[in-house]
Amino acid sequence: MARAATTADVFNAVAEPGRRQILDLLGPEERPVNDLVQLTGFTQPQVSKHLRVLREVGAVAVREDGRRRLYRVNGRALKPIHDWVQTYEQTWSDRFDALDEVVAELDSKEAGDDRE
Amino acid sequence: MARAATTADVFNAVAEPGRRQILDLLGPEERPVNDLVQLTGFTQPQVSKHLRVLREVGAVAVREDGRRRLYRVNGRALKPIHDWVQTYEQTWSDRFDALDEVVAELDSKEAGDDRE
DNA sequence: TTGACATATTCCAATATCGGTATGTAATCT
DNA sequence: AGATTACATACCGATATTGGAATATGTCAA
Repeated sequence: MARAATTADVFNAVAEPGRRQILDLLGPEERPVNDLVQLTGFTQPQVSKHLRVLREVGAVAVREDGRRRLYRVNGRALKPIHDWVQTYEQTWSDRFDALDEVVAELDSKEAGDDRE
Repeated sequence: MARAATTADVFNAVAEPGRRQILDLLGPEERPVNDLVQLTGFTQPQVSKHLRVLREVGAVAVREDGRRRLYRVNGRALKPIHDWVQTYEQTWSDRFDALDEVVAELDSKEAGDDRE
């Protein structure tokens, strides 16, 4: 009878726009936290917190460099998302869009059928 | 200074496991709400609420059939997710994993450089 | 050592989200 | 018409999540 925990999985980690932005900024390049603070305009603690979530789901990896921590993306953590969404890809390809229209027409023509 | 709104975008709509389950059950097939209630074990209001969120981001479409409402997936709404995550796909392919290792080695060898 | 710098963590308040129960609305059936 | 079925919405309580400010930790520099 309460809110379900979310931050523990990749889907939610990435659902936060700020965290996507951070991942995008990291891109394939390593960056220290401060870079991300500058580039995003977020406060430093906010960035650290986002990075923590991303770390916990494995979406980023850290490397220590003196007093800086260099973060970089670990894209493999995003694979589950890719795999899941890919099963729907066909439904938006143009080829299937055309098919959809045909189906829609058929549906409206036999609107009274006892399907399922 | 508060929690940010989420439910309004596809990434968040899909971040909820229950909603992914519903989308998966709908698959390419139309289904009335009650089917989803049976199949998921969720309460009927819960299913309706999830469907609402999915509707608002365009991930499902409804068709009225008497007193039933037949829902179906509109996969195209998931395209932004697909597009976003695809830019990271290379980072988990084996080919690029090998490349990553090389890069990591180079990085550690020139650890003091003034990267931006 | 003392101070500056880079990052992480803790504490706090506001609120969106989730789950549940109860109710509303509309269509079908007798 | 009344009863029943199918679904949506409203309301409520609990809590996770966000964001902010302050603080802690750790590293370098003088």
